[in-house]
Amino acid sequence: MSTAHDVLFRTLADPTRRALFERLCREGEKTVGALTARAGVSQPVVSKHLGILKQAGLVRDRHEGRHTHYSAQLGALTPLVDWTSQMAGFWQSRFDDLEDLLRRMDQ
Amino acid sequence: MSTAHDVLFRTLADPTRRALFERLCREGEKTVGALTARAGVSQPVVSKHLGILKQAGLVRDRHEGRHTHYSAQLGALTPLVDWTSQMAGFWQSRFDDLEDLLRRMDQ
DNA sequence: CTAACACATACCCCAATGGCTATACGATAA
DNA sequence: TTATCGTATAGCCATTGGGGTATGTGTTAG
Repeated sequence: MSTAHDVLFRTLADPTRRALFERLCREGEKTVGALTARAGVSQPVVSKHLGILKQAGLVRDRHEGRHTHYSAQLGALTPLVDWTSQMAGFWQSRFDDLEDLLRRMDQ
Repeated sequence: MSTAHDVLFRTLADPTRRALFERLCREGEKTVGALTARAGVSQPVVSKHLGILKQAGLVRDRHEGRHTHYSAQLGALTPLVDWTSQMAGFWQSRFDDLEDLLRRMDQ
């Protein structure tokens, strides 16, 4: 089974790929050429990473003539936020249990 | 350069490792043996993953006789939350810029 | 129609990494 | 002290995956 946050963590684990996503978040829509210019890797590598980001739902592409524009899809980060708050929730409830225990012991 | 969220994404990208961390969040402190029992991998592999989680600051270990107890360090997730809200922030501010532009064009 | 362009795909290479078994090491039990 | 137990480390192997170059495909310019 491959859960949503599984895909997100895997996809965002690579620095080059994450840098591409960050640029799209900061600077908005960009063409492959513009992204390649400052990516530090070759154009085919950029295209491959963008493909992986797209599969993860993190980016969208829009074709315009012979250019392809990519943009960040921020909503795709939701499962990541959910996972994080779920972990925090488990931790909190165990803390609450401890508090309960201490309170009962106090009586 | 290896930023904090860089380490976190890399560390949490592996399913086995993330499962260990999740169990520690859900069920609290556990020994290596207890974790190995349901991990689906060998004890040395569990130990290795726990070592990586520890390096990332995601878990703590406590030695008690010949047992080692591991527990989740939830605070270590903070850089992940920060990164996410930073990305959301960039997206939001670009949206605000667009709103400003449209408002000025409207006059 | 042809050439140049923007991007995607195919293919190969190599380093990183996750899994294993064997073993070392510290602590306890006998 | 010796045997056993719990965990960590060492060494090995197979796979994954990120990087490159070469080339395919569709589009616009001349």
